[in-house]
Amino acid sequence: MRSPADLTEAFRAHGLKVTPQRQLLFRLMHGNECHPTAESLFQTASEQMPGISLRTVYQTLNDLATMGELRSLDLGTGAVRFDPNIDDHHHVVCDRCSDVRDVYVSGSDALSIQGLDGFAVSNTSILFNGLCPRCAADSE
Amino acid sequence: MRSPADLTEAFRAHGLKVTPQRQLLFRLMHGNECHPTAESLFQTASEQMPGISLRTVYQTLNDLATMGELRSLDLGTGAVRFDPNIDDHHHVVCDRCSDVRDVYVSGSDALSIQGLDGFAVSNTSILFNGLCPRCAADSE
DNA sequence: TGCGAATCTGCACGTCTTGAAGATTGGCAC
DNA sequence: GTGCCAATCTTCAAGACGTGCAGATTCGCA
Repeated sequence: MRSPADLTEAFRAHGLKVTPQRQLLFRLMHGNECHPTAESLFQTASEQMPGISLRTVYQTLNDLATMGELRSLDLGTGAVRFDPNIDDHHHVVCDRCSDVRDVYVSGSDALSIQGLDGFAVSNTSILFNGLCPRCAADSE
Repeated sequence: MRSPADLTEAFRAHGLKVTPQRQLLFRLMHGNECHPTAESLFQTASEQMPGISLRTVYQTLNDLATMGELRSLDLGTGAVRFDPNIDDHHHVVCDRCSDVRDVYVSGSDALSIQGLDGFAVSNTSILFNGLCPRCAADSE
């Protein structure tokens, strides 16, 4: 996802308005590696801007996702998560605390795949599930 | 997933009761390659057993999943899907009609993976998204 | 055949997300 | 700087999916 300044320009260029709510969310998401949910982002945003509505958070995140500035992820943790990292990457999720981290996978061209007959595949996502270091240690 | 007859024995062996509702669901899921949701299975079951409740369908499918007789899949299509195929395999989903098919992937040992630092990975799932042959043809 | 525990049904609730309507405001024209 | 209009924000309600609960029913064993 681009910088808040770049997004401000991009929004105006598209005829979209730049509101304080949007700017705040630009800042909160830029470089964010926590893969937050709309709800958790709403919590954080509320601290800096009491009165901001959850609906606006959903709306803005979905707009950014539509514009390709961030990816929305359904990792099976109940709520959709948002990732400003739009590089080609994948994710690992802790089954206990739902912590999410980015994972980079290479060599997937060498995979041998059966069953895609006729499907026009546009996206491939690899999801790793398990326990994060902290939770793995706790469960010993 | 094992045959209805085998499941009947297995349930009794575990002290679980074998009801007509469960037996119907055993039959409907055995060899089922449609990856149905609880709701769609409920529709089918209702035809053969009017009055069966959606709650029972959820309950039974979850029990079977817990017993390892089938897998529950969150493929991002809104509702969880159930798959009696418990082989090591993956899935491709049509983004338009939500059709799901099994995909077999081999050679994943050769993948080079960065970012799993410390995670104890217990499961890896690969999800392909795109258009099924029918939808791809329709959109030309 | 009868009993007790497991199961089924029906309903309500919880979570996540979106739709709709009215109030507010950004951004351009003047 | 001022005013206008469309875009946006907030609030509320509803939709989709899944589960908890309570009472009625039924399986499976003695």
